[in-house]
Amino acid sequence: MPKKTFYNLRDVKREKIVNAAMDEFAAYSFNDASVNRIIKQSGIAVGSFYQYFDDLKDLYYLVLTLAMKSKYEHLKAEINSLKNHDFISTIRALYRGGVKFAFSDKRFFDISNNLLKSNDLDIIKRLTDSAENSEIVEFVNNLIKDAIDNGEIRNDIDSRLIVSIITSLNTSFIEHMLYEKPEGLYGDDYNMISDKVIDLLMNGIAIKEVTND
Amino acid sequence: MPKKTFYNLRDVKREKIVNAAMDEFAAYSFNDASVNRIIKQSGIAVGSFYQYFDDLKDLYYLVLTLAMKSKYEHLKAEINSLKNHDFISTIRALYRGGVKFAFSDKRFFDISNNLLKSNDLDIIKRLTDSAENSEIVEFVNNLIKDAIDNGEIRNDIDSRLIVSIITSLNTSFIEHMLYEKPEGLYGDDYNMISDKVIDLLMNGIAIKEVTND
Amino acid sequence: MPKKTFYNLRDVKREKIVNAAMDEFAAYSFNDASVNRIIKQSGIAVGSFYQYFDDLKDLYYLVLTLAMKSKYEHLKAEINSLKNHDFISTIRALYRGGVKFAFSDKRFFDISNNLLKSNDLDIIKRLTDSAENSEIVEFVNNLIKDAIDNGEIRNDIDSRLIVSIITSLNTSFIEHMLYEKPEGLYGDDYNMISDKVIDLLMNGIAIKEVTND
Amino acid sequence: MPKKTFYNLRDVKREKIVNAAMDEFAAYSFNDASVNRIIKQSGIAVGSFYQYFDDLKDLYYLVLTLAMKSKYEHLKAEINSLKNHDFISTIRALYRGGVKFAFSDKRFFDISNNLLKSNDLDIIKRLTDSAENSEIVEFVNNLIKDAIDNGEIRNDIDSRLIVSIITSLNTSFIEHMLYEKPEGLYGDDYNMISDKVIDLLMNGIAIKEVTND
DNA sequence: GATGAATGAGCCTTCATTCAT
DNA sequence: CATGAATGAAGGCTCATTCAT
Repeated sequence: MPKKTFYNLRDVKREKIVNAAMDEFAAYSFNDASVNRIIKQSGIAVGSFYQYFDDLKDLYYLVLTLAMKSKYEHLKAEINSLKNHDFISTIRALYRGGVKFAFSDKRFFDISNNLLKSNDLDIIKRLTDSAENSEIVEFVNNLIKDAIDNGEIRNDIDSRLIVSIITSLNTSFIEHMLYEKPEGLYGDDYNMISDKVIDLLMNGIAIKEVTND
Repeated sequence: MPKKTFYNLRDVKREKIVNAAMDEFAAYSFNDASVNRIIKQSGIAVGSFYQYFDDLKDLYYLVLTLAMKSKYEHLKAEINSLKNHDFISTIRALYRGGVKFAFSDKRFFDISNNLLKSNDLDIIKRLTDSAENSEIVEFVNNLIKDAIDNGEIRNDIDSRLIVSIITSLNTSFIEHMLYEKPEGLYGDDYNMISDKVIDLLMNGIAIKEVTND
Repeated sequence: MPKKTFYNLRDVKREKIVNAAMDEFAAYSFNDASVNRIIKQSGIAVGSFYQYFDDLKDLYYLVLTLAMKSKYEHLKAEINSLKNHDFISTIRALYRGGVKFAFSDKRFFDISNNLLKSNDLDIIKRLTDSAENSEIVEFVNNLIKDAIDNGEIRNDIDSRLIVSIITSLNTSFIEHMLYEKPEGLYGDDYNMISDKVIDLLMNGIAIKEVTND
Repeated sequence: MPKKTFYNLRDVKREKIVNAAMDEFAAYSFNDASVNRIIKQSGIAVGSFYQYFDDLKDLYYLVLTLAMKSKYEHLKAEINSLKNHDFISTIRALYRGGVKFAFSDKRFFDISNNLLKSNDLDIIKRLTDSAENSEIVEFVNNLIKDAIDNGEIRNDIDSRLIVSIITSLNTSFIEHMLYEKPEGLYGDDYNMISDKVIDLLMNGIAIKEVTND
């Protein structure tokens, strides 16, 4: 947790530091990130850094928390705008939220990916235990459980595996989109994309024999 | 490329070094890996290390090559045992090979994952250009292309995205299995698992309404 | 070029470092000089060294520059105090300046000698290109050219060889004097010495038969 | 002193080692010379090296001794061929011998120069004390002493300084010649050169006013 | 006498972190 | 709250030398 000196700083300065940290953690894993580069980019003195933070992990945790909060808000916003709360609509909203989050600041996407690589269980545990994350996890778990109960999705697959598949499918898609549309997405793109992912998730890649529907 | 001196070593010693290196590269990305830890674990002197290898990358490349060769052989074995070479059978064989590879030595799985994170283009290029890898990549690309042409799988999805989905689905699954069955898999487990993944990949997670087939 | 941090240091400390470096480069060629010895002698931490300098060459260049500036000033002072600018007077002034320079700090003499041995073309080029050096070189070249044109010195010897002879004669003399008078020279010694060298240079070691002049 | 194992070797091998060592010590000062390069170039094993020599200095000393012996023989040959033993003739013979020595194998020249740079007093003392060197030194000292006594050369200069000047003049000249005639010298060149150096040494670079001789 | 694997002191350099001002 | 000099553990790597075969 950043020290109170950090929160006493002028907004501009605080943001400059966070900004430099985001650049750093998007470009480097935690282990490879460098205090020096961060202070250089944010124009503060080494000593100041340690007056704001206990150490680099302190700042790292802050950035991850920001990322998580942003993601949480994107997801929340999509869920809240839903009329139907059936499985498909909800999961589509989650996807849409995820894509919007990634495109809101591509560094967030890289930071998350770098986190997954890091094996820092300490950090991961702290994030996992956070209120926002717990809420989302519980929400998704319930969503899947209900969908299974309601016969909307298959019950022959471990629900943890389903979560994992949903997540990695999402990641593959976002990576693909960031590569295809580096300049950013517009309005309906988000719906189109989430529709496609849902389609794949639900129906797979096989062509179904045309039945008399 | 390790130096001649490395191949002159007694098998036991050589294996001890490779073993230590696999532990290291499974636990740390290339950038975070440490020559010191490796020599300590394998009980050799610093000087010896540099008499065997040009530098750490030299050893890293060796380990990656071993991993790749092992994977290649697992995949090849499965493909060769196939009777039908239709898309589903083939991709199932690939999945089965992948799972067997990961369970043959879990460190291989971690090493591969760490490689993907590292952005060492030099190493990635060398591996990408290797004969084995090129063969697999071409094989999979042709497989998908043919499947699309034959109407076996959807043509509304970029084929690069399909490869990415197939891969990440595989990774999710293996991670899941390593977590569920840390003690290892047995005989039919492999078939069961690959059947399930294929099913998911092809048909998705939705329950299909029963049609009058 | 030393970093800003080096120039921020207290004079005492800065001088202590330069002093240690001069001892080192007087005793060892650049290739054999050791960062460790220098920091030990100047009582700073390893880390500090690299906060002051990019590397050892950085400090080496500083020391050489100091030596060269000192030499330049000694030569300049002698030249400026000249009334007659004929060849003999001028070259005598140069000799005198050179001897004064060597006796101002004997380490300078060793440092220069060590430089000549080193084949570090990078450093040599940087020094050669410096304003002070270029000025001296051009000055001496013109001096010799004019002396040849004016019939003051022989024209049957390559002028590059003359420069080389003048230089090595000077070096021999200084070495001899440093050996003979390690405690240092006084006032008129400098004139006496330079007169002798000039005499030797101009007239050689033979005794001339007395002619009826 | 090389061990007797070294002298037990076949001539070809022994010469190959000496040859590699000469290359090395011509290219690098003793401190920068590398056992590794020498064994690589001479195609022997590391272990063998230490079976022939105590250490690198041992080999270095051997090479220097060879160089000195060669120089001694060149000088001796010239002296022996003299008819007149007056100062000028003798010193000219010495110069001629020195030039012939340098051109007999340019590496000898480089090796000598590298030695001067090295501050290894141990080695220098051993060489200085050697029979050959003592003989030459004594010979030259007597030569000068006699010349002074006979009124052939000036008595107002320390005789050690004269030796030093003779030597450095010789070095300058040889360097100049190696630069001007890298392809080697022929027959009369040696006489012409030594005449010029003698002229310079005896009469200096000044043009003498024409007297009525 | 030949071989080359083994060794470890020692070199240069980086970096997070501390601390006095 | 700001500053940046000071620190030293740790990392990668080289090299002469030893020693078992």
